[in-house]
Amino acid sequence: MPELPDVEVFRRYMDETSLHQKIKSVDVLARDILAGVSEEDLKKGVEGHRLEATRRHGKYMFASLSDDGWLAFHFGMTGYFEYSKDEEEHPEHTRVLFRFDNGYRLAFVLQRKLGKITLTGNVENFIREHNPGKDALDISMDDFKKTLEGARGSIKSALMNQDHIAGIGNVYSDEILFRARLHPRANPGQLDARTVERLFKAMKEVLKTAIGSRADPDQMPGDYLLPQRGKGGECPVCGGKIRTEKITGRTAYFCPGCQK
DNA sequence: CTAGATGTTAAGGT
DNA sequence: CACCTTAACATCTA
Repeated sequence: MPELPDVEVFRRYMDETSLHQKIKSVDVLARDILAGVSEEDLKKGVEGHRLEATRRHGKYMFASLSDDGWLAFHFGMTGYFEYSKDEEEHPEHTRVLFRFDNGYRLAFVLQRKLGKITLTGNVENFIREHNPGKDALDISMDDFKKTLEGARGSIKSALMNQDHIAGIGNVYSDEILFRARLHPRANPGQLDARTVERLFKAMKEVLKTAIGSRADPDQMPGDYLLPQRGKGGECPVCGGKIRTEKITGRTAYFCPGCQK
């Protein structure tokens, strides 16, 4: 479920497994997930090089290549990495394989092909072009307040708008609003200062806690909403029934008793 | 068989 | 123009 916490976990996973080894070869199993780079240019830029360092901005992650350039990854709705011995069967829906010369390889897996791999020379430019909103873990209280003042739809859509705040998707917007005890349809422009502050703190706390739980719902605190998704679940705070509603085309989960 | 699912984006409305 | 919402994308599961 790649939102900011998931992507941060993937970034750390790459750090722990795949850095500083020579890339023997790249296998492109689905050419259509390459964005703005041909298979030939990807191979040319990557083969014989090493992954040196990683960065993340919102739901994008980047890996620098020895000598020059960066790989940019977007995980879509279903993406993840798997690192394992090269002779093992790679996961179903593997789209690109990076084979290292230590006998291991990193698989970039997407069930639905909504993710992307790109090559870019400059991460700052890439972010400016693709996702200029401030990362949700970096945004200041001032910028957060300004963003909400300028938004017109629901607070849930405002949190999910990647042009303003990068990294929050459907699942974590619900969790943030639950912890802030705010209704997903609340008007972002009409929140009083104290509510904006509560929401800001909930955003930072939820994202950090989720990363600490390795983005695994089973490891999250017992009073989190996320593990109750899709089970006809109950509110972990008041015991009421969790309601779902369509908000701007996405299913919002919330507790009508706790969130006003 | 149909609807819906964690995401982005182009196109269509205000 | 700035902003918002919808449909479409690809693939699998309930």
